[in-house]
Amino acid sequence: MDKQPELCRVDDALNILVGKWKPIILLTLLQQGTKRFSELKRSVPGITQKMLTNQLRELEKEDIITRKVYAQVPPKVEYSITEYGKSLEPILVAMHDWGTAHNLHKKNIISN
Amino acid sequence: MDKQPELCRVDDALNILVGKWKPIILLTLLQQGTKRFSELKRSVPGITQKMLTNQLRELEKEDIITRKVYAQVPPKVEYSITEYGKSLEPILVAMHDWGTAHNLHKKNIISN
DNA sequence: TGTTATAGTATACAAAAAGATACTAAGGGG
DNA sequence: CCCCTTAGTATCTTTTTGTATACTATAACA
Repeated sequence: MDKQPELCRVDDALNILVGKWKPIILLTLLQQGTKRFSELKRSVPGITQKMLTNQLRELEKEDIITRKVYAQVPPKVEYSITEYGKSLEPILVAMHDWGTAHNLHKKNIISN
Repeated sequence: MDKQPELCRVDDALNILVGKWKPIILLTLLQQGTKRFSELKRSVPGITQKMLTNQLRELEKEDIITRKVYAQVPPKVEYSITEYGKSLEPILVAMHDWGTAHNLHKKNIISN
């Protein structure tokens, strides 16, 4: 019996989800479907172009999203969640649920 | 209707879970119960004392674990998961399950 | 002809996270 | 008296992340 082989698996998911902007990007694409670059930028207030490009590239590399370039001027590029990317939804939901409860917990602590 | 109020909730969970060592520390305490500092250090190969202290302090601050000091020499300090900390388990499980599937997915991509 | 739009890249810099290493207190054992 | 143990601190360096800002191509529009 080996020691905690499952631990590294958690890190796999975590590595994909961390980054200041990835969860919000993923949730936007999951909830609102395909978006072009500029729409995403508007959906994620405060993000710089470099960071958005950056995070999208990483998600693309992991096969979580796809990138579709249209040969137009001005450029048009669309991003969508892959089927595989959709499999992350339960994690995001679990985190969202927990985060909501966490907020109540913090309030209870303060009120003591 | 407000725009994606749930996004920040995900970050709450993420902020508690990220850090190179937190998941493995939490899983160890969840699965194996109370541990003292040196035992944890052995359970998390590669971690430095500084990092372990560091991560434990942060988890304690969030009320995810408790720290119990025994007035002994040499010192003895025990760490345990709180009831509240146990509420993170579904997230860790979701991430573990996903991570396992992710591994298979990667293998499939490579075999194409 | 000059301006606007889109989806970037390039560069420099700042801040945060992680790592390496040395040091400490205090009692027990030899 | 010196060394061992445990659970840390303190300091410094490296690596990783994130920010700010300027720049580009090309067509359409006024």
